[in-house]
Amino acid sequence: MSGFKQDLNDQFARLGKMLSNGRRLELLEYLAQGERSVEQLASVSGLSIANTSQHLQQLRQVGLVNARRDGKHILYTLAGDDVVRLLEVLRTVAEGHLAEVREMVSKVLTARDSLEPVQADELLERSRLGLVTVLDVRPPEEYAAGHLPGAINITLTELEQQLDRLPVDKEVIAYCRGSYCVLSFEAVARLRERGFQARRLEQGYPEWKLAEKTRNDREVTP
Amino acid sequence: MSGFKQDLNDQFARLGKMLSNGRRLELLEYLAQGERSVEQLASVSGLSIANTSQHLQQLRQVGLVNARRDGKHILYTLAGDDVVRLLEVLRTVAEGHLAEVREMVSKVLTARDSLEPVQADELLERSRLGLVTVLDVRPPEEYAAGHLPGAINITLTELEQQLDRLPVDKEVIAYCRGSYCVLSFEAVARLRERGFQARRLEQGYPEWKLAEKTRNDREVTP
DNA sequence: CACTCATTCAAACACTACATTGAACGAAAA
DNA sequence: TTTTCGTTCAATGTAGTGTTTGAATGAGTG
Repeated sequence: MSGFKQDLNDQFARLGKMLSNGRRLELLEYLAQGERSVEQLASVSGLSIANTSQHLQQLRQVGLVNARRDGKHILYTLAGDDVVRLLEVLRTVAEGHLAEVREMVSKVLTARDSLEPVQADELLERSRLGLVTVLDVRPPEEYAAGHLPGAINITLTELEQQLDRLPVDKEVIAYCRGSYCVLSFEAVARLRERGFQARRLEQGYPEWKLAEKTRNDREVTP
Repeated sequence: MSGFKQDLNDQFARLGKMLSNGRRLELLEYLAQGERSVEQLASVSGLSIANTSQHLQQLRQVGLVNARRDGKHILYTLAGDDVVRLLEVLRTVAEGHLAEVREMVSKVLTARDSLEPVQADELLERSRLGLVTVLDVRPPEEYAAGHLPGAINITLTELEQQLDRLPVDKEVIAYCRGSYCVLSFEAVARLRERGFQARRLEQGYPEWKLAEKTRNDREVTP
């Protein structure tokens, strides 16, 4: 009878175990962008192929990811939106309770107050009015797999050469993979150095995509 | 630069690690009820005192719980509501993706459809109208530390002897520690055998307490 | 049908986590 | 001060985890 409670908690712990390794969290973060092959995941995370594969299989065993074959590649995806939500809550709690995280984040935001983030609502509003240019700093593949409406895709390395694609009179809102993705911080910092008005979107693409669904739900069933 | 992302994920993983052990999750579950001493937690979880203490210290290191002294006891509490939320999401995801969990749960709900749970909203409504009796089946200490308004406290072992405290004409709504706490299932099953109208509350006390706050927020800032 | 190559498996290693034991601490009580 | 007793610390054995290596699989491709 009380064995039931223990067994149940052990099952929950199986899931928790998946969140207990930084590399695995990184893989989940990349998977939150969309479907990816083992090879892609390995190269972007810097892990060996075999190692990546094993992590992915563990994730699949607890049902956090699904796999399907496409040609000679096996493509993995997150098993559902709730997984993104789980990661989000995990990060939120970490930010709220782990002093180390707060320090790390605030250190990266060198001029933290000057990089005030933009909320999704505000972005939608101003984007509709044509007041802002949305900048996606992720790699082209990820951009191709999905991006914010009207977003321009320029990676950090290309940024300097392609500044002419960005308007000087409008504000630039940069985003990347997630709330903690450094790329957008970097981009905003560099753009400001060049005299642009730039801010970063609070969320990354996965969070935005998730929020979009609930926005649509609101409209359909008000 | 990419070291930052790894370090950050390692920090998140520290938190995930806390969710990777069934006993620790059990401790967190008890702590979600309210403040508890090491001794209490050890006895209710069946762990040794030393072992309990060590788990608690790990939890404290990552800021998930706080400790304060009261007399000769040291009392632990969850560090915030977001921790409850994290556990909630973890369980939800597990229920949604781990086949094992679904099986276990459905096995316990022997007559699953006949034990249809009541939602918090419905309970509030009917409780206000005096249509239901609320039954708290947790141990008296937990009841004393906080319970639903108007709830009667009878544990499972006492239930048979104290049936006269329950009205036969009104419906009885039983609840206990959490959504997966078996006590309330047991209580409902036994009450029905005795001819009572009985159902169980979907949530447990921690979830109810959490939801209460947002209910209050709604009223204050509508 | 044989070949290719992305992915998985299997074995081995160092490393970390969990539970138990008994001793040590230290605040409250006597 | 001395005693008491919740709690914590330290040390140990056992089991599990993460990574690397090289071999094996097996679905596409020529």
